[in-house]
Amino acid sequence: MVTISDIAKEANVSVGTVDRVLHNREGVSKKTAKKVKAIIKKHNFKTNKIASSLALNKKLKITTLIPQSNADNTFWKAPLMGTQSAQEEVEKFGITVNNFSFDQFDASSYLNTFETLMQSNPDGVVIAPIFIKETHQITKTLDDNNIPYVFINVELEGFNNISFIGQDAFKAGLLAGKLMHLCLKDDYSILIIHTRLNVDNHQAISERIHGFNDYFLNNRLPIKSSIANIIDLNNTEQLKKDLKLILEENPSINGVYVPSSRISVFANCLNNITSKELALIGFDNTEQNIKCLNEDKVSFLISQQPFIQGHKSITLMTNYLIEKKTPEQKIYSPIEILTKENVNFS
Amino acid sequence: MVTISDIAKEANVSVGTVDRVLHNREGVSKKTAKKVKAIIKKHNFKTNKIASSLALNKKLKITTLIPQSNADNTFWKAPLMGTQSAQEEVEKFGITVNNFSFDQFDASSYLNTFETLMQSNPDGVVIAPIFIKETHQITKTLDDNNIPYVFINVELEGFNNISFIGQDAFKAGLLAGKLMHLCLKDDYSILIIHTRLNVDNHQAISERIHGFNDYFLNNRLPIKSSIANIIDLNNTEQLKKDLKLILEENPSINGVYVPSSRISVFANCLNNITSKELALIGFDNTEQNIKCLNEDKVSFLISQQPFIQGHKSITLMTNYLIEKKTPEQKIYSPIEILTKENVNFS
DNA sequence: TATATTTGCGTGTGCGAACACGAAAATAAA
DNA sequence: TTTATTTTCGTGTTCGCACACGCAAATATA
Repeated sequence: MVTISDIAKEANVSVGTVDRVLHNREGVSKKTAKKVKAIIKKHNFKTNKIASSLALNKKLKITTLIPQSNADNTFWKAPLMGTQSAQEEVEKFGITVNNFSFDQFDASSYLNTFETLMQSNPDGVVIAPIFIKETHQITKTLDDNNIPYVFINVELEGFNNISFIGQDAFKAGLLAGKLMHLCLKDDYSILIIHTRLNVDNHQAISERIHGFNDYFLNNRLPIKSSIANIIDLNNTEQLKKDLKLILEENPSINGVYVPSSRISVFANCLNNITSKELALIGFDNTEQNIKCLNEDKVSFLISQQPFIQGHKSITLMTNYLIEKKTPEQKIYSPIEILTKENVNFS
Repeated sequence: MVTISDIAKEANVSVGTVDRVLHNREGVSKKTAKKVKAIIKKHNFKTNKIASSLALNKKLKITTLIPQSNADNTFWKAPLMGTQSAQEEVEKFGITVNNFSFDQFDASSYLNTFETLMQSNPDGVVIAPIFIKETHQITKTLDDNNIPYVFINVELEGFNNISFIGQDAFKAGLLAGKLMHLCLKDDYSILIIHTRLNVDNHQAISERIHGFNDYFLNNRLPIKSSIANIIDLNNTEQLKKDLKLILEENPSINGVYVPSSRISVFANCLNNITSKELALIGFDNTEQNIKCLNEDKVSFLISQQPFIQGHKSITLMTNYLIEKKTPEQKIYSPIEILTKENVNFS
C-alpha cells in the first residue's frame, strides 16, 4: 500500500508538504504542489481513512429525536435499536450517538425535547418529524446553526434535510391492495380503519389508503370499501361495540385494512366479536402485530425494516460528517411482506 | 472512549500488561491478570479495531469460490457483488478479498479453481459447495492447512465450516405453498417443474418441494400436484413442445411451481403456448425473473437476499480472522416475498 | 546593505494498539 | 548470603495520518 511518506520520498519533499497538498492547505508553492499532485495521481493514492480517523481523534456527536415506544405501541423500538447498533460501529470513528425521545402525541414534548437536545451541541441530528408545524420551528434553529439533519420514517417536503429514510407509503398501499385482493378474490368488501390517534405520520397513512384504492382502480376493479374513524384505541369495550355495530350494518365486509401500525388492537377485538373469516392486513412488525400473524388473526403485515432505517440514519450521517459525502435525497426502504410463514426469518 | 491506557492507569499497571491480558499472552501474574480483567469487564472495554489493525499492519486474505454467472443464469452475480461491497468496508482492516469463480456445471472446474485459489495462500475461504464429493476433498485440504471456511447458499452437513449463510429451503417451500394456495384458492392443480440442470443446490430444491407439499398437508388440503422433469433448458422449441404436451394432458393445471432460479425460462415459454391464466411461483431475484414479475408472467418470487449473503460472508470471516469471533453455525437469510408491487424497492 | 516580513517546508508529537526488548522483582540454586 | 534463573512488568517503537510549531529561504521595506 502506498503511504504518504512513499509519496513524499518520490517527490523529494516531506510528509508535511504532501499532507498540505492533500488537504488543499496553503503554504505550498505552485510548483511543488503540482509535482506532488502528479505523483499522487500516478499511484492513485488515497489516504487511509482508518489511520486518518485515528489521527483526527475528533469527537462528533449525532443526536436522534424520535418518539418513545411504550407498551401499547412498540413501533419506535426498532428504529431506536437500529441507531444503537449503528452506534457501536461508528464509535470507532469518534462518533457518539445520543438518543432523545418524545411523546408522539404531544407536540410540546417534541419541542421541549428538541431544546434539551440542542443543549448537547450536536453535530448532526436524526429526526422523526411527526409534527409539521413544530418541525418548521426546529429546522429553522438547525439551519441557523448549520447543523445537518435527516428525516426518518416521516416524509415531509420543503425542508433542508440532507436525506429522507423511509418507505414509499403510496407503493406500500398499492401492495396492500394487491394482497387484499388476493386474499378475497373478486368477492370483496373492505373496511378501512382510520384511527385519529395516529397523529404521527398521518401523511403516510393517507398515502397508504390512496395507494390501496389505486390498486383497484389500476386493475379496473370496483372499489368496495368503507372508512371507519376510530378515536379511542384504549377503551377495548367501546371499541368492540363500535366494531360490532359496523359489521352488523355492513354484513358483506370480509376484509379489514388498517393503514397504521395498530392492527393488533383491531385483530384482537374482532376475534372476540365475530366468528367470520376476515382478511386483515396492516403495517409494521411490532411484537403485538407479529403475535397476531402467528395466531392467524392477521393475514399480512407490510413492514419497512425500521431497524435498518435507524441503523442507516446513523451511518449516513456519519459519512456526511466525516467524509462530507452527500447522501441520496430519498432512501426508500424495501416494502417487506410478512406472513406467518416467513415472519420468523426477518 | 475507554482506551488501553485508561485501563492501565486504573489498574496501576502499564499498557503492556493490559495488552498481555487482552491477548492471553503469558508473563502476567494471576493476581494482576485478575485485577485487570475485572476493570476491563467493568468498563466493557473493547480494543479499538481501527488502531489495532493499524498497529498489526498485517494483510489477511479472504478468497471466495463461487460459480460464475452467465447470461442464462445471473443468480450468482448478486452474491459476488455482495462480497465486493463488503470488501470496500473491510479493506480498512487490512483485509483483501479475491474472487475465484468456477463453472457450476463442471465439477472439475470446481476442483481446479480451488487449486489455483490455494496458491494465493488465503487466510479464509468462502465457498458455495455445489458438488458434495469434491467438497469433501476441498475441505480436507483446508482443514489440513488450518484455513477456516464458510459455506454460502448451499447447506451441507458434516463439515467443519465455521458457518453456513443461506436460506431455510424447507420454510421457503412452505411459504411458496401458501402463496400458491392464495393465488388459486381451493381450485388448484399444480405442476412442479424439476430441472436436472440444477445440479447445484439440489438439496435445497428438494427441500423447497418438500416444504411446498407440507403446506398443503399441514392445512389438511389435498395435494394436487404433478412433477415434470426437464433436462434441457436451452432448447426453447423443444421446451415449448414438452410444456404444451403436459398442459394438454393435464388440462386442470392452473399453477406452476419452479423450485429453482430458472422460472423465467418457463414463464416465457408458457406465455407463448397458452392463453390460460396460470399462477407461476419461483425463486430468486435474477434480472430475468424480475422482468417476468414486472410483465405479470410470474406472480411471486421468493428471494433470499443473495447480495446480503455475499456481504455477510465476508464480514463474518473478517470478524473471525481479526477478532477470533466464532459466528453462529447457521445464519438464515430472510425469506423475502417479491411481487410486482414491491420488487423495485428490494 | 541591513532589517523586517512573508512564504515554503521539515520536524515532532499524538491518536490507540501490538509487540519486542530489557529491567526489576521474585524465586531458586549455590 | 550470594549468585543464577525465572517471573513479572514497564518502556519504546511502529503502523499511516493530521496538525502545530518553528526554522530557513525568499521577498519586501528601510
